[in-house]
Amino acid sequence: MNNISDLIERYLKQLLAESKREFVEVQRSDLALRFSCVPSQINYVLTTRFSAGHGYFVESRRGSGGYIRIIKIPLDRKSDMVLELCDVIGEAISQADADGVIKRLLEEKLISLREARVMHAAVDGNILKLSMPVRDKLRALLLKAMIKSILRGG
Amino acid sequence: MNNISDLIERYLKQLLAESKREFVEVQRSDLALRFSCVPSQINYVLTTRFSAGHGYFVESRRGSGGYIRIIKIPLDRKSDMVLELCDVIGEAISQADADGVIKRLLEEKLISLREARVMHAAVDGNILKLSMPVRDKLRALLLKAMIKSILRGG
DNA sequence: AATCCTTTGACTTTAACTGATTTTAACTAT
DNA sequence: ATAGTTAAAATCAGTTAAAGTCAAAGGATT
Repeated sequence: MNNISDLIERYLKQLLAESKREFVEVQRSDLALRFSCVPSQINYVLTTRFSAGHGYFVESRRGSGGYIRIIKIPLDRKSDMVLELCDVIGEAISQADADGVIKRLLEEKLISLREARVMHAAVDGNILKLSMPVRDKLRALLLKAMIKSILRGG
Repeated sequence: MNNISDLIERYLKQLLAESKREFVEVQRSDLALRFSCVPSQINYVLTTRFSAGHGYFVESRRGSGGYIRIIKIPLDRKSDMVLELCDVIGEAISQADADGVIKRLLEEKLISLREARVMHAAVDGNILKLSMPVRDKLRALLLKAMIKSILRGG
């Protein structure tokens, strides 16, 4: 347990713990310098330890003034349910099932009626004019991304 | 928010917010001086943050007494807005432009922060893992459908 | 030995910034 | 009026400063 990735992970979680905000902003090249590693190792750490499944969101911007922002998802009933639903959705989902998921979120009051409408519109079969195997996969990706997005605080 | 372009953007939007009119007039060289940058950077900011998709018109005049006028397109009636936006979106749209449209809806307070996040998640290029010509078309379809779903009726 | 996790680096993409050159409008002096 | 000068803004290609991707090599674990 003494590899660089673990150290970077600990460091970032330390930063998050110390921060008053629910997120922390770093620069990839700075981090790489601090830990004497190659910049892409930061990406490795992010994907293996700061995924949504782990309870984190990662946003970033390239170009000069670029940054990486790591957002901690507050763990409560809401996030539990959302992550669980993401599990249920899996790799692919039919429109009917997607509607079911959205309805469930609405009933649980985790999303508003307007949010439900937006999600429904995105997931609609008339919009996703693609052949069958691809369509259900894309629908799953879309739905999961959308419902995860409501986990961000603020 | 650490680069000059973001600062210039904020400054201009501040000016617009403070102004009683729906437009603001500046001089490119003045702005460049105020922010210690090269004049052409102002043009960069204008094209990347004050395009029609973002909800702004830019007029200007060269020569002595020249100026740049930034006009915020007034959009009060919701139905008009939907039509106009869908027009802007067209058949296909890049992610950057889609983000611009969403940002604008948010600034106009026609959607909530959470709704903006849901839309953003749906329109994200990492989700829409498709080859280029198809992806931008799908993104346009999605965005239009989502906007209509929420701004019509309501 | 096989598999999984980590580390590396070459290549790509994106965003911001720069500066030389061009275009336009107004002003000035013939 | 006309030509010349000056004071703006526009353009666009090029540079710099980030972050992302991906596959291959290296280590650790079972």
